[in-house]
Amino acid sequence: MTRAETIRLALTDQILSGRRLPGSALDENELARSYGASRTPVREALRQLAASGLVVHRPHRGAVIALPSDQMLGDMFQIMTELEGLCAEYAARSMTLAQRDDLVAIHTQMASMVSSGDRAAYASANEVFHTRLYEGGHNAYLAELTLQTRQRLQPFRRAQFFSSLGRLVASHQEHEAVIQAILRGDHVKARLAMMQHIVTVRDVYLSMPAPISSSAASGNKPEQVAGGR
Amino acid sequence: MTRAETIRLALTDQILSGRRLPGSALDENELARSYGASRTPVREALRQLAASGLVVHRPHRGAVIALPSDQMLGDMFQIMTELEGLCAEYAARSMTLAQRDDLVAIHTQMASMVSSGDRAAYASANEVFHTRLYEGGHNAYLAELTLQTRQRLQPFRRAQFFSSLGRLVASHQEHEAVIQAILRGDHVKARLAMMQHIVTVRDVYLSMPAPISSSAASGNKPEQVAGGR
DNA sequence: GATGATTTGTACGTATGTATA
DNA sequence: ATATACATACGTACAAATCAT
Repeated sequence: MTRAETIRLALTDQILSGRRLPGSALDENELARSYGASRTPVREALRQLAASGLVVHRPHRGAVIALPSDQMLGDMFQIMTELEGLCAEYAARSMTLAQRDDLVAIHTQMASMVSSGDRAAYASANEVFHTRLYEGGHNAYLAELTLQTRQRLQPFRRAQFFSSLGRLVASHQEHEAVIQAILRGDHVKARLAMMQHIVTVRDVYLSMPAPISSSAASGNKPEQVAGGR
Repeated sequence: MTRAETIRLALTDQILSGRRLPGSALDENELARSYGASRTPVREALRQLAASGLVVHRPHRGAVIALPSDQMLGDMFQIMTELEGLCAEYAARSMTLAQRDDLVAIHTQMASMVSSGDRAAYASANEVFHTRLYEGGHNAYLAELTLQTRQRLQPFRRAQFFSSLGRLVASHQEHEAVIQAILRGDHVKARLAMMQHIVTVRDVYLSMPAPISSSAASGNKPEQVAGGR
């Protein structure tokens, strides 16, 4: 693995995990020192992250982790709903038997996590659940776009997303509706059920305090930086 | 403007216009000489193009213009249909009066291009028509994804797309259906009419001889390279 | 399969542009 | 407003990996 690739993956992980927050600067020298490399591979990693939308780069002014406006964030959530809905629809049409069994198995495991109230495990399994659905649609490009969008939204999903036990139960029930539709091959219902699920996710997100949202920044103006290319 | 940016834009233009073909290699030294720069900015431009999906980069093996498999190309066309459909739906919901007038004006201009059989002008105006529709949806992220997808498919749309006069007439009629639905605010019909239009575009595309499609490569195997991230 | 030629990956130094005093 | 400090952009040199012979 090349150094640039290593640095890119490390930065991606740190951004997605919340260890580096949107709006914060990415200093080339500092990163180079921190990874024991020269600035060259750091710069190449930053260029790639900028192209992916996770980072915003302005010539001669350095790179910062993308901090979309509330408007853009809303737009992204809305399209996330559409994309996830399409994934569910396609999955209902074309998931193989083995994939259906696998999805049900994960769903069943998640049921016991709900029972035991293990939020961390549920959140982790939830990622797998959705990813399996993307794959089940058998459309590599749709899977790519949806995953990319989920990644770009990841920093803005509050740290402990399934904070309330009630949300955990509700999430599992919503998944249940999606799965039932998929197993029946009802692609219309599958799409709608999934869209309803993601809309709920968005609403829960919006109802939570916003530690990093741009609208929360009271005094200072972190100079809105979009994630577009 | 920085050199890396200049080179990136120049390469993008060459790829989209067909002056550089999918599967062809992008030699760093050659590009550097060609643009009178060093390899450093060339490399940064290539990294960004790779992240955008137009170019595929493999460590220690250089960059080549993305040549998706037929499977991937089909997936991309299918999602292009969905995305364009969503744009039309959103446009029907939220286009301003001025935007509607503007769209109608373009459509009217295109009618005279059909009459005079000016294919080049029609193709050019067609790009504007679709872009206006993306903007009319008032969702910046959807517009971004749709534009990105159109760009990635661009190299695979045959050079003279509106080769037959009949196709020109049909295209304009399909646009007419989309516009009528949008003006009536019928977002369901708008989406369906647009999806039908893009499906037709895809079918016309598939019915044409394939100068660069990977399936056309008879003897040599250009080592399928996906456009994924 | 080993070796040389070629190309990519990385380091470092200098130039240029931006921000602050 | 000018100058100074600082970070980024670029060029050059070398190291490492790939491929052609």
